[in-house]
Amino acid sequence: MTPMKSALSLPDRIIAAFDSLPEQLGQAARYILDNPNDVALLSMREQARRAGVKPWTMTRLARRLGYAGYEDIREESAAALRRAALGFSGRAGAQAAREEGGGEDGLMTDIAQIVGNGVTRLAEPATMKELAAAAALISGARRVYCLGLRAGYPVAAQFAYLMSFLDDRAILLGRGAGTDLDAMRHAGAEDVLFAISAAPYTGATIETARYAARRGVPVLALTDSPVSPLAAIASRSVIVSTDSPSFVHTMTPALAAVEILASLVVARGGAKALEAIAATEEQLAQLNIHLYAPQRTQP
Amino acid sequence: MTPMKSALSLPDRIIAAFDSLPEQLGQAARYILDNPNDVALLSMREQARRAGVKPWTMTRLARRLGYAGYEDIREESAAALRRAALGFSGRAGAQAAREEGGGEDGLMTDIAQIVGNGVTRLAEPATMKELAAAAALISGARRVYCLGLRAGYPVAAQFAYLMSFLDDRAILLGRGAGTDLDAMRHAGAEDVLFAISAAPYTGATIETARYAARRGVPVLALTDSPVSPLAAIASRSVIVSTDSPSFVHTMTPALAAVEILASLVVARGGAKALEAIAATEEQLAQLNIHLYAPQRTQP
DNA sequence: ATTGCAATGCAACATTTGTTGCATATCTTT
DNA sequence: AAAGATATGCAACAAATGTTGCATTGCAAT
Repeated sequence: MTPMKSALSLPDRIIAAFDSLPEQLGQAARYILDNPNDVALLSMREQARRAGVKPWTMTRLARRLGYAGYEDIREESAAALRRAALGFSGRAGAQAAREEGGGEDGLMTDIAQIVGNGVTRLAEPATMKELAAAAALISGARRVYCLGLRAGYPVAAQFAYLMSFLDDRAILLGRGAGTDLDAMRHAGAEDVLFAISAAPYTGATIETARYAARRGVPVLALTDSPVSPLAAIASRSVIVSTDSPSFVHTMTPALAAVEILASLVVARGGAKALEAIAATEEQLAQLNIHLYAPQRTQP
Repeated sequence: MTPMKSALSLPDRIIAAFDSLPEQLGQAARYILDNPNDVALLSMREQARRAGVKPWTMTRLARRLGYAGYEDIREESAAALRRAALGFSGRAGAQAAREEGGGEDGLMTDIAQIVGNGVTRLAEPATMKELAAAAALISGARRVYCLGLRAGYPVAAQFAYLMSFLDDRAILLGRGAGTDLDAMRHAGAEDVLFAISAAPYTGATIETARYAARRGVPVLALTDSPVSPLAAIASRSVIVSTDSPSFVHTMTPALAAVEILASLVVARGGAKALEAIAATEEQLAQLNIHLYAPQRTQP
């Protein structure tokens, strides 16, 4: 049977050891972390191929993590997969999958399904815990600098927009011509840098986060992996999935995450926060910004 | 891609053929039916052992069911397992949180669930049809003006960003100080205005769309209702859900919709589009924009 | 500069994998 | 009962799998 020296699961072991892994082993570890399902479903050599690594590296990684060999990892992973697929009637899933087959409809269905899943997964305990911690951090901050470049920009923008209903603490970076560092000149330990980036990580985002961290500004990360360069810098990290059959990684779960985050901040703000929102909406109505006044259906 | 000779799933095929199977083949078939998970997780020989059958019987069964060999069965089963495992952890987390009752966890779970549902619902036939039509419209356009204000801005920005991988046809509006109409001065019937707005509709978006329509520019709407003021103006409308227990309507399904849209446009662009993307990524890598060069895992 | 050690590459290994061609057994039909 | 078809068993196959011992590289401490 499996040695089971400790109760640590494969991803936990990888995360724990990740920082001390050299390049090749790290690349292999990263792949496993990002594609946990493939571990039992693909041959080791195939995984090595996809991870861009030699087959032996996988065996060596397994050894380093405390297993006898990669086969042990595959067995543990298979057991986990079995458990995960328990409630699932093989028929329905397989049929659905096959019918969705190919063509435009297939692509659309695949994206909707997988991305939708990424959103739903935000309800996982570990993620919820981090979201709650993030909300606490933001709620207590004097100012919240929101930084997202390229694909992360829409997410940062949406968060800053949502926060603007409450007060003027949120500041959106990344709009000007590289003036972000200027804007952060007055940032301190009472503020927060909310940085958003997923693979392939935008260099400027990482650098800015690093700069902030060095200056003692708490960094809150929204990223795609517990071992992303952003997570390494941040004091807290919310991890979301960016998996998608599309030609780029999806930012949809990340957007959902910031919407949740904003809601949590509001919830923590209590009656006062709700008042602020009402006031903002009133104001917008008077400015004739909106065609129809917002109608609350579910408070 | 997969050949997809027929749309029948493995269990269906087995059931259909079961009565006409001889003893040994039937025993093998029975085992697969009872242990669908093991198909991809155990080697064929191991399954044969457990089923009390010789290994060749498995191959022969596969052939009889219309597959080239047992390996085909294992691959199909692996794909199904992947999907099943994806849905699991999300659902489990949700259930657990629900049992714990309300509070912050309850709010998070609710949002994740409902918003995730909104994303998944993009796969509804009616929506898919509109998405496909929208993709066709955009693919054929000379320029695509992307307009989203306030909550719609991140969505418009993301779409413009994704399109920028392909070419420079997409133009993001709403950034300047009310200069949108200026930017659209040269818009004509060969162009498209992609307008994004949900209740409460931003007045300026509607007005701009109306202006464009009057000038003969086709308007593509991404909005929350078939009877929204934007849909009334547009020649085509993609309808997404904005329902959320949050204090504002969610833009997450809308973001997913534009990601799908961009993917469809790429798909329609064929090899040429993929080349353009590759070239863009190459360019980004050379500019050192990204920390890690994008690594395609599934070509 | 040199030693030492960790990291990676390489060739080869013994196994195991899924499959095949042919022989034998079993059943069906006449 | 004979003939023909079908089902099963067997030995062997090439291909792929996970692993190993040793050589080479690269880096850090001396």
